[in-house]
Amino acid sequence: MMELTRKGEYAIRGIVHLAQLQPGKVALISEIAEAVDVPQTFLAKILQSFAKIGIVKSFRGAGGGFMLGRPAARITLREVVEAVEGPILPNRCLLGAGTCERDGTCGVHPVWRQVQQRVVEVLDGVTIEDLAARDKP
Amino acid sequence: MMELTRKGEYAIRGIVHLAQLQPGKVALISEIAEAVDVPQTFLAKILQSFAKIGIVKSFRGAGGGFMLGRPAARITLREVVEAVEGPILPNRCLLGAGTCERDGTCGVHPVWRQVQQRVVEVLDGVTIEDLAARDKP
DNA sequence: CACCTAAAGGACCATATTTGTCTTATTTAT
DNA sequence: ATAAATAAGACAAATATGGTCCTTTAGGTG
Repeated sequence: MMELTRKGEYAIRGIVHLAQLQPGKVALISEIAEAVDVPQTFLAKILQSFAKIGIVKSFRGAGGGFMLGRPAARITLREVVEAVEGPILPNRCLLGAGTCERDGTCGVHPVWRQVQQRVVEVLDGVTIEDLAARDKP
Repeated sequence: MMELTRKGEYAIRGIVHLAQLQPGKVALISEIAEAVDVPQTFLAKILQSFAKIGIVKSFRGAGGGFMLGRPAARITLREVVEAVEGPILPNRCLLGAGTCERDGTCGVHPVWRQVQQRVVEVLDGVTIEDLAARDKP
């Protein structure tokens, strides 16, 4: 239960790799994909979605590629995970009221809310810089 | 991310319903399914899997049905969830060493381990009795 | 301008998982 | 015996996952 998908794994590998490059360096998707061992076109989609929310910057054309959108210390693991896997919601019921017909009477809701909080706490507490540092040789 | 499946939802609804019956009462799958609004054959599978691990007891033949396998206060939400959704493992890497080729060097592992611990803590702290009580009118 | 490079976007597809159903045993009470 | 139930297993539709491939757009360079 609660497994990260490949997409999530790939996303983390990719952005951590970016964080390990010299600051300001622009990396080709082909280089990144090879370095972190992820199918290139798939990783491209992931990084494109990162670009949309600003955690990476992308440059088209000759000399283009990807780099971090802000310092690795200010990108949390939570942002990365939620960007590709969607918000952390252990149960559909946590969505806006009314989604769950059994709302109000359902005693399980507070439990999922607590689970959500704990997970978010952990993931908010870890930055890509942390991970990049730990992963270094 | 980390959503419970229908199966998980159904499982909780079903066992909480059992916990709300008078102790010792044997309920038909048809009754339970209607009461908790779950497809009967699907719920049957779920309760059968519960019977295998002992958290419910089943009786075949005339006068048969289902009841809790032990007091609701001694069945945790974690047991129920893990029974249907599998163990709580946010990342495949938490499986036995060697599953992840990047083992040892991967700095993300400790994070997932922490997430796992937090979630398990919460789910271990809630019993079916708690839920049954909260759900009562 | 022409051309090359590289990301962006969209359509598509194979596989796996989820969410069931249906049929055929087995078991048990009467 | 027979009827009442669960158990077990095969099957199927719908959805999600994990990609591929092709075309478009943007940016450098001679």
